[in-house]
Amino acid sequence: MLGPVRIATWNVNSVLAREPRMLEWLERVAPDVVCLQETKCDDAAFPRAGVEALGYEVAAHGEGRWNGVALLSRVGIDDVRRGLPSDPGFPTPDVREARAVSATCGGVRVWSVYVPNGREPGHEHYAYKLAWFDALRDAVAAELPGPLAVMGDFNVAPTDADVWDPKAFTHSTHVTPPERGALAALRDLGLGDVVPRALKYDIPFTYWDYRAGMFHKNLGMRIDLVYASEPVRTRVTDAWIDREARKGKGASDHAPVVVELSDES
DNA sequence: ATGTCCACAACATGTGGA
Repeated sequence: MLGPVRIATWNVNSVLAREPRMLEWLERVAPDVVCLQETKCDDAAFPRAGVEALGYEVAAHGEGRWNGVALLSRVGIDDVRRGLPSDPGFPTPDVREARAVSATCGGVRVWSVYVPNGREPGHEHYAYKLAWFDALRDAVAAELPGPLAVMGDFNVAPTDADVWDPKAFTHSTHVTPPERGALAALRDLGLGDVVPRALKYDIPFTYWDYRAGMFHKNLGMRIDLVYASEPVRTRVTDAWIDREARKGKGASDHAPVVVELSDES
């Protein structure tokens, strides 16, 4: 089977609310593999028919009201795994949220992840966020080396340049040294940040709050990331943010990140 | 002046999360 040449990640903020926009987007962009986050529906409710009609196979891992991740692939979807083996759980270890699903798609191990938000530094949700990152690192490490990409809403801005104003984040999550350290720990495994082009403005933001005209003013954050292993990175020919998908009525508050890959061999 | 959007419980509008 041929490998994927266009892979994408998109926090859709409810796959049911987003289905019309998502189907339009799949037709327009025609990605081979898509990682979805915040699907907000259980697996039985996932709107499979529309995406299957476009030629995609679906691996969903959802739970109902919150969270939820999924993979769409038209280059095969094998060895699907849901969750993380050492998931810390929240609020107690027995409660495991639907935040990770992985599969092998056309020879590439693809992860769709929705990292916990953390609420605020010092909150128990913040400790959960860091523990969840540790569990992700351990699960990914077990699958390396090899072509692999961890894609999704990491809820961390890698650098101060990845938020609209660092001063607005002085007592906030998403920018703290421990959170950025969790990204560094993934890079220490051999993964690298595939930084997309912004298409408009200089900074490749992927998320803009719905409130206060943040998108219009381009006050955003780059928190949707693609962390790829070396065999994938060497194939990257382009990466870009589809801000068109963030415009207008019925948009998610996140824009998709699209990565173009050269053909294998 | 916490601005919007989403799901849920419940059937009006409040709540929690982002």
